[in-house]
Amino acid sequence: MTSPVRVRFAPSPTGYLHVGGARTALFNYLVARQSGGTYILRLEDTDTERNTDASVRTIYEGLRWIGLDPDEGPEQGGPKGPYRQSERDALYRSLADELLSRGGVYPCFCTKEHLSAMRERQIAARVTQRYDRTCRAIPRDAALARVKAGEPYTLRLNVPEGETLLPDLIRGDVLVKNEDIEDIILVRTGGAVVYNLAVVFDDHHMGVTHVIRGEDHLTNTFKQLCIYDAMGWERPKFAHLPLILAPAGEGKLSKRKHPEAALEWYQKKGYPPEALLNWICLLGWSYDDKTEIMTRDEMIARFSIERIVKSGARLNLEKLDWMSGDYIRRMPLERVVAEITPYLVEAGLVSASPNADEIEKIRAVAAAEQGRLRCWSQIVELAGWVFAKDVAFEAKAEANLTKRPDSADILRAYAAGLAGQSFDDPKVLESWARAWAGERGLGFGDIVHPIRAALTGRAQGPGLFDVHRILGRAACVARLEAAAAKIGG
RNA sequence: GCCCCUGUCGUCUAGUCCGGUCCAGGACGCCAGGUUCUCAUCCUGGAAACACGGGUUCGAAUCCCGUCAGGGGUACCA
Repeated sequence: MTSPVRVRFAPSPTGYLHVGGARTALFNYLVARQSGGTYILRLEDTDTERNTDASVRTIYEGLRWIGLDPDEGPEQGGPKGPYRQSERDALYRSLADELLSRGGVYPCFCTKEHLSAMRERQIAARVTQRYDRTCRAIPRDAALARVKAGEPYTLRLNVPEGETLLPDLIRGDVLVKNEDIEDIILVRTGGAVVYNLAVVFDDHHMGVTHVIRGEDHLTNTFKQLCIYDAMGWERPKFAHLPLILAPAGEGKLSKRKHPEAALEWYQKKGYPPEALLNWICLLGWSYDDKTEIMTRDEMIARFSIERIVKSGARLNLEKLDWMSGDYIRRMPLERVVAEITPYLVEAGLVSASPNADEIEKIRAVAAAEQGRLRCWSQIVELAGWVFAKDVAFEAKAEANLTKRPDSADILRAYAAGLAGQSFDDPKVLESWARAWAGERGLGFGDIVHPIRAALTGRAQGPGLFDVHRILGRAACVARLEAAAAKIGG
């Protein structure tokens, strides 16, 4: 309330954009929007070994897809840039010098070999694994002299005595004894800074007021707090989000085992981004005991960090399907048409630039299947029968076809009867069909099932007379006769 | 091992701060019934939870302690 809110989403570009990352971005965005603040994207790419450009692109594209483009970031720039840590090294180095002169860090001359040997000894002795602070004991002047002499060194956090309190917006007060905070390396041999130092420098220099990130950073926070204190900087507020767990079984959501961990997976399946966002929003947060469906503006108006849940959330894909289906059902037909077309094209069911005839058919299919779709890609399996040259029969449909011994005769007679009928209005067609069945002493159900099977190869689908209209007279007659021939007689 | 976080129906959650109105509410999923030419939708009903053990109290899902379980961290990764 005092200073304008500035929040940031700070992923490291080492893989795909994780759903959990998307949620973190959303929560940050929501906090910014509801207070007229600024939402920043910063790429945490200080680990040059693991970063890839492809990953940077998936982050941009993923955020764009769900409508969470940042106000300031690598692509859009801003007053506090650059927004990639790899481009901020000069700042880091001068700040690291200052940290050293303030005594916030001390030079360490231990070699990697020495360190890993120490670690192994600690593991063997079943004792806490932590740097033993050997170099902390070196007198400051002596250490500085060795640095000046060119001896390789790293800079380690000089953790003070006492304890550190983190007033977390979600978790409440978390208190840690400083002896449990390790003197971690903040500056590598050669002068490159490490994540824990870069975040603090950046968050401070970018004017970040609220650090909202995953709980996996909770322990890091104590080290970062020490740095804020050593620099004499005001600390931002922290909120650590619960983690997202795998949908079934144990463990967290890992990209290797769970494809649904990647945001891209949802995009490929064709979930509407607004539905996905609504679902993600409810992962670890709720407005009250009833609200489920929310527009983006409602989320902005209602969101509050205080109502974020503390415990980890498991992914519930069935709920996403339900929610997505609900969104799709309420969409205007034109949107459905536009969304399903690329999937039909990709499946080779319609041509890349559909002709008038195909467009007409796509519209009819969209209208007929809208109520059944949970994501756009489902259109292919749901409506494949419309575009297929030959009808492929499901087992159940085949059974419906041959339930009566005189099925073939019925289908042929029905096909013949169709000749004089108008296909424009399904209702008119239906009343004709009912009468037609009645005249032959057949129940409506006796003809509906075999006809559906003959026309679509399926046992379920849109209303039978919508099916008629979608297919058109010629295709209906052809399919009825083909089915009759297939079952013989 | 050590440090930290968490623990309400299968899942997401409301309720927990300010003990009684909670023999615990909603949603998804599931089961049954209804509507319908099938499926989907829609409507009605149902099964389903306060991790466990001790306290405190007239009274605890709510407060305290312990146990157990799950998760995170423990790198010259982020």
